[in-house]
Amino acid sequence: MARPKTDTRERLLAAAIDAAAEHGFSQLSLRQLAEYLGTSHRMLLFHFGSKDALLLEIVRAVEQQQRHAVAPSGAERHEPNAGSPAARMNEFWDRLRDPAMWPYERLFFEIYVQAMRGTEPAAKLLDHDVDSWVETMVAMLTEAGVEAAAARVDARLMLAVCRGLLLDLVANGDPDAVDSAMRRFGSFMLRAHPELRPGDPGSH
Amino acid sequence: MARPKTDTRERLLAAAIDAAAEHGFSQLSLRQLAEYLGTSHRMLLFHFGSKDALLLEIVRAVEQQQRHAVAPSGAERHEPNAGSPAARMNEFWDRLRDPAMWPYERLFFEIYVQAMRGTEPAAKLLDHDVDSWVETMVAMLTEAGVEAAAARVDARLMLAVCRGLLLDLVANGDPDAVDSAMRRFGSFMLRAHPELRPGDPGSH
DNA sequence: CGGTTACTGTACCGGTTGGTACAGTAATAA
DNA sequence: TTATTACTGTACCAACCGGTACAGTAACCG
Repeated sequence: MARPKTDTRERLLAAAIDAAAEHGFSQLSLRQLAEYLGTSHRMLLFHFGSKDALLLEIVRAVEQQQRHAVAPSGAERHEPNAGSPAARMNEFWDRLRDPAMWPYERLFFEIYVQAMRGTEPAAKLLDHDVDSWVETMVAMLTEAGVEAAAARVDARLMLAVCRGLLLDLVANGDPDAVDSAMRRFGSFMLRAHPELRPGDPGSH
Repeated sequence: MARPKTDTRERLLAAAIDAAAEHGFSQLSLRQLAEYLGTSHRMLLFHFGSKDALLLEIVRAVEQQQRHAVAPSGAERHEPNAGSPAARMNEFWDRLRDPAMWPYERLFFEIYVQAMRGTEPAAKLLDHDVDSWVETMVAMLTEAGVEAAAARVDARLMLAVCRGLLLDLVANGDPDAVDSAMRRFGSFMLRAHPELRPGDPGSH
């Protein structure tokens, strides 16, 4: 081996992620991307093999990085009761609604649209991502004493609300209206599950 | 004038709508579209002027046709109490979740993604569409006696839930899970607004 | 009948796409 | 030093893109 080998590759990937998040994903050509990155499209093809391979790698990296940035505290470390469920849910939403996250969320909605059209890798990746978030939410709810089947329904509803409101937020950007709608949903959840109320340690 | 003039134009538009809904919107080329329609891309350019003009016309037609197909009964005719609000909401959701509507809903999510990226016509069109649906929902709620400001928040939340669950539905298609989540949200709404309960004529 | 108008097919334009051939360049291994 | 390996730039490819030029063709008007 002559050069450090994977050094520039990872640098290219990191830059490509930001460029894709900012300028869009599916409409992006290798040449445009290379221009943002200050190289030629030949480099991208050499390091990643093909455009599809590069896009797949971008998406996987973003998924991983998003999950880490936005996960409710303690969720991935299996720490029980790292804050009340309601507090953890608030924290989750606070991270999601951060405008710094918008480019990456826009990217995920692009993947949704691609999955809708039957693109296999996008659909697989999305299913895995959704299932994984459902599991995280279900764990949070059951841990607080919610019955398993009900927790699954509520988790799906919570994620749908987040998705729907996020779509409002990143598409037309009226943060106040979106926030009040989310607070409204939070009050619905607390009314249905008094055991989730902040300060209530749960009943199990 | 020699030929009927607008006859083939409308036939082309109708076929183009279906093709766009089925095969996707932004990734579609005039030549592919023309092939689905059995003509040449030259015809589309002649009748609609440019690709952008055609897409705009498709989207506007779909918006109009969707609003008509899916609107809660009596909403556009200003008939008060055409069924209880809860019943009208159920009817609304039943029409939305019809698989026959999926292609057109997929098309709308594509427009969302395009609006996210700052495409001017898509953003304008989407804002108008969202505002219009919010107005419809607000009217339904205030008519049943819900206070105006609260109705606006709830309407936005209801639409976000529909959007989020529809996205689940059209992207991975687990109708049972989505339905039970929607029923769950319906029970939240009824708990918060007892005046919306079916058979309750409202308090105004 | 001829002329005008409405439409349609063919063939083409310049530009961009993802991908490739090939000739470098430079650092390491021998 | 020489050979090998890792990487990069230039120049190109066929395919496709939206759009246009132009020559039809067929129905109506006079």
